[in-house]
Amino acid sequence: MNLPEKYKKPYESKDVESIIYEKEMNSGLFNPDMLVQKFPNKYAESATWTSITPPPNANGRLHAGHALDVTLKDIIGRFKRMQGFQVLLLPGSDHAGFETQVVYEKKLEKEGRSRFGMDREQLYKEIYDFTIANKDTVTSEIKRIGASYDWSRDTFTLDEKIVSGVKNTFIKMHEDRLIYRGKRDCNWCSKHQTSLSDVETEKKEVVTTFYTFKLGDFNIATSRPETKITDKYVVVHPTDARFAKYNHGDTFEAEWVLGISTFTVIKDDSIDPEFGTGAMTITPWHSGIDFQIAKKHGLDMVQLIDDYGKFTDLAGELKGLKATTLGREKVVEILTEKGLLVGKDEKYKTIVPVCYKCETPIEPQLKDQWFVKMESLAETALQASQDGKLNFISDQYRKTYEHWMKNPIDWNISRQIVWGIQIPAWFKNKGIDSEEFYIGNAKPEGDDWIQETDTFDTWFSSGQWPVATLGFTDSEDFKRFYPTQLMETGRDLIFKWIPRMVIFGLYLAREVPFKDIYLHGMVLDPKGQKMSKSKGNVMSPIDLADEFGMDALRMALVVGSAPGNDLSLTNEKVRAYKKFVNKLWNIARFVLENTNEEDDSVIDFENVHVKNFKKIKYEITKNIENYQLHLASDEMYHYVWHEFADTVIEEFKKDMIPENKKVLRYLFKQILIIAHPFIPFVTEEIWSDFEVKNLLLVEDWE
RNA sequence: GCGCGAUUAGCUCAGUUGGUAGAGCAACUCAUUUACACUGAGAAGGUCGGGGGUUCAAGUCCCUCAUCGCGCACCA
Repeated sequence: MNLPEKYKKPYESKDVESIIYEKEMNSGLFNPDMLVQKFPNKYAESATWTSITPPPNANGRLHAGHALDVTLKDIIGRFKRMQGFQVLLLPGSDHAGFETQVVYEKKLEKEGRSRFGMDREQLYKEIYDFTIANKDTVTSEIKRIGASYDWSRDTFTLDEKIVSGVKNTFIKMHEDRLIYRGKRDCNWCSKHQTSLSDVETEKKEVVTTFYTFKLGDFNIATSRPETKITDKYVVVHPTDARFAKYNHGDTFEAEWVLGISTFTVIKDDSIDPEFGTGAMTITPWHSGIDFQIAKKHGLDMVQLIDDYGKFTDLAGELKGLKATTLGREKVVEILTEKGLLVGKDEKYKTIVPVCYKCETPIEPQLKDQWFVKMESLAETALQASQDGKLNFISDQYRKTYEHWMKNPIDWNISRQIVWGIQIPAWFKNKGIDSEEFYIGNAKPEGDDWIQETDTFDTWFSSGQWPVATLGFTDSEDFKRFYPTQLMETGRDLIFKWIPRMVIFGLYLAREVPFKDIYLHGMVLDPKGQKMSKSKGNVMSPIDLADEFGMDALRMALVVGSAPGNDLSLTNEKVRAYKKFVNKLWNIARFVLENTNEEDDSVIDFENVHVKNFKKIKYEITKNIENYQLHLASDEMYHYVWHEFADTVIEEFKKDMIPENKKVLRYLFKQILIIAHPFIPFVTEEIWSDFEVKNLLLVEDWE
């Protein structure tokens, strides 16, 4: 028995992990082409099995959620590869437009600089260098988790071919009349100076004062007095008897913020007579619903609040005041002095949309922006779900998905930031406010065209990810790997990402981009709270792996966490699986000490322990195939520890006859196989002491 | 306001077509150098949030209530 020296002490993950990963990666077998080339018997005729990995933002370090994400995908990928599929786990990174720019702006702020006033090219270059540097960090951290990704196909959203493909999609959509440019209300963040899509805003409950002011014969209730300065329409419900003396279009004069103004009465059934006073004035430029009413009746719209949240010239002497703070106070003061304040409720609860990054309240603004018409696209995406083409691993998310598809809101895809893919549009003469534009990759003939400065919403490019990373619809990879099998990502992306990918997949390739959708929960801290830098409760997967080993962390993330449910991560849990990994190590020592290669011969498959194992293996196989990894990992754990170690070994120990040695060796090698997807490092390391021919990575999972 | 999820052992959570409750951690007793103390053996711990219903049988299906969490929603 030449027991290798390393087994004389407990398992040391840090001595092993990077070496094993290098060994596996350098084998080339993460690449499905190499699987076919090196093991034609096993792979040449087999089906492909593909999962596109979510592009982690190339703007920071990995967090525990990423570790879960990578672990789940890698477990299934390794399992499928062992089973004999041509597995492609396709990595990529996202430039994460707005996200990254926000991070970079914070960095600039710390350095006492600002993006505003910076040269466009200079800013872009700085963020580019910053992102590339971070991308390398992120990639190396993903590798530490053990991700068996095909790095030869690694893709970045700003790679030349992705950029041109994304632009072509936009051009094609424009030709198909799915793109329009228009002055429409949009979500404006006055801090970041850009518009945002609906999914980039969050709702926040605030307690504020709800004022009622007298306006002529009407009482007007509002929580935003500052927007009322330039209002000149009073809207009531057509059948509201209280206002019967006024007809639609009647005018009257009344004292208001800036003196006596003329008001017009508008009757519209979108008004709820029960709410407030049943009458309201509208501010079309700064409110979505008011905009709809104004548009419907062809009313005037004016900009009272500028892009920085301050009053424009229209506010007269109040010009330049911050609207939501000093401006509001001033307006209330003026109306109160005039005796027009008739009531106020200081405990009024309301929901305001805020920027999801900085929590600055969104100030709706009318802006010329690029929009995608969502109705027909959403309809096909809804149909796909209803036809059962999408398999949500936890079905609760199907409802959410379908709800979103049933209520599509046109998608604002233009961002006023430099970090991203510049929209391929050109304006004539007057600059970017020009009505006349051309869409195409090249500048049109003539000198007087200037290019649009806005960039695409980052989800416009990452939404095309399954198609784009495979090289778009004409490429060989696309034909070979599309549609993919599994989309596994965080449940928080059910709106931002999943629907876009389905829509683009159907639009560009006429087929859903993936069949199974596995949405994992969020990784929470030991108290069950969301991890965040500001709370200081972030648990780094790398730090945890340094302390307990990556195999232990992988187990801790998987065991007992059902698909779609959040899990809270504790050091104790990771430590428990470190013990498990070490247990396996000790079992290996025992097997190596008591058996040798000569025992690798035919065994009696009627042996009670072998039959029992078959049963367990069948269960584990079934559970992985159904994405029930939390069950499969638990079964594996219990088999190894409480069946194999506690029962089989204890029994054989008493009577180490040749037949038992054979069974022992056989079962242990089988254990390495079933454990490998979950704990690849330690199993691969032990495997090399049993079987030097091939990596465990491609061993048969029968 | 609408929707979704959760409520199971002290803590964190499993429990996939309904069939007499499971794991890890913690705590308790014993074993004292065993392949492994990063160990082994054993015991303890739950009226599965409350109430009602369907069923031979309910943690599991239905109704209802409560508490917590999350998402969606342009009520001025």
